[in-house]
Amino acid sequence: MERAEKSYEKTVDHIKKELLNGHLRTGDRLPSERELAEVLGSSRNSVREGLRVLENLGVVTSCHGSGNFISLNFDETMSELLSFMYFLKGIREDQVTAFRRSMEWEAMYLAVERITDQEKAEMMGHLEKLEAVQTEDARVQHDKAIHEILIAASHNDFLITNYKALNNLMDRYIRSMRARIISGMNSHNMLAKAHRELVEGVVGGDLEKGLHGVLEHFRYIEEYGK
Amino acid sequence: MERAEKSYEKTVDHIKKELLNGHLRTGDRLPSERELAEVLGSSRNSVREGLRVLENLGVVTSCHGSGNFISLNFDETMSELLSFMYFLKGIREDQVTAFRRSMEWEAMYLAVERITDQEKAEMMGHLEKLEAVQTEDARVQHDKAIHEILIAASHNDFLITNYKALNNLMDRYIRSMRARIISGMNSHNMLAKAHRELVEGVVGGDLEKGLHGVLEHFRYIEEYGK
DNA sequence: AGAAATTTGTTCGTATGTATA
DNA sequence: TTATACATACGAACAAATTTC
Repeated sequence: MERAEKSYEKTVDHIKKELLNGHLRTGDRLPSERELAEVLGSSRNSVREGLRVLENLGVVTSCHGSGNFISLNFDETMSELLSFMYFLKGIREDQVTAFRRSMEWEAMYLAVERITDQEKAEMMGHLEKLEAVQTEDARVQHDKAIHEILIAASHNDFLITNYKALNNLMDRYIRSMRARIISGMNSHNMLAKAHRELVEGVVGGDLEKGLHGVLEHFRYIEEYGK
Repeated sequence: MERAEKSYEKTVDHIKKELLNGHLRTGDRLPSERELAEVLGSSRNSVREGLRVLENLGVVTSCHGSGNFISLNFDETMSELLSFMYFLKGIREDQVTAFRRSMEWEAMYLAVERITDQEKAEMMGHLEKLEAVQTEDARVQHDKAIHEILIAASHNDFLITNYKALNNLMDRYIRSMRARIISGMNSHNMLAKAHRELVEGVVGGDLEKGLHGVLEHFRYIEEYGK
């Protein structure tokens, strides 16, 4: 027995369809809620429930007094949703590390070919600061920036979005993880060395070196980041 | 100027908090909508908008006449949402391929150590059928199964969830992609060879062989799958 | 088995704040 | 400033499904 479609789903499906077939695009204004209700044969409240779902997905933005608009700005909502779901599923840090490694490994391949001069400069800047600064907070910040630029330089949307979600997850729910990792930079110079290899590899177009840096970086985390 | 919190967000935030602090768990029943409205100081309609959002995320299930329950079954909803968002962001097939490769490469490392006997048997079964069957549909099916088992055998939730989303995306929005790839198995035996290497590698505990299979598999896609 | 109570599904009406011309 | 269109929010009502007694 197929479950009957709820009324609010008519709105969600309708807007989705209009997006898929290209009738609606970013910035477009939707018909008013009353109008949608009439067209879809449901009440205004049901339409509103559907619009709230789409708003929460980052597909629609509601402006009080003005109307509902297609926004398509899921980059933030997506990483928030992903990280929240991952949290509820139960996070295991070794799984986070493995997923990160898979993305950075691939990103290294892509970034070596695609990285821009500006990205190179920023990356080198953060590397030098990472090695110079003394506070743990500052180290965390520059460490994070280096890895983000590596991913960004891959210019692959899947990697970028998922890495953002992972960052969101770590910042929000397992904040200690990053600090625990970076705190080892004092006692072991293995992590510092890995970062330098990683950066010099991608900046200098030396794939082997870059990959080795990534590998060493995560080998360190798995050994000492517990 | 900070935008004021909308009324329905009170419900979403409230339930989220109750999940984070452990007061609510899978299967628990929420207070009735009227009760929630009273507690949160909002109307039943606003509460319902919030519940619809959570339902769409796979966090809550509403049962007519019975109540609202915590479900936490996002595995399906998540891959649907992800694939929809990816679609709206605009899909580039080379990016899909790169993301797949990054996950399968990592999965090979993990699966070689963790794959179960049952997974081994299933994988071998699909490989033999992949090489035996003649119709393109059947080939697509067994090809898909092999890669799914590889990912599942990694026992990494991040890889599993994201791979499901990618599958959803390919099935729904770029159906031709998979067929285009697999259709080359007739003219080139490179793809068939890659599959055999991949499977024999992970089943036989030969990491090098498995990785080489993955590499060749995606090298084929990038060269001929256009 | 059946009636009553509870709960969600859905709709309508109304008041209010906001944006736009 | 005024008028109109619109979203925001609340309350009430009834239908439909479920649970309880």
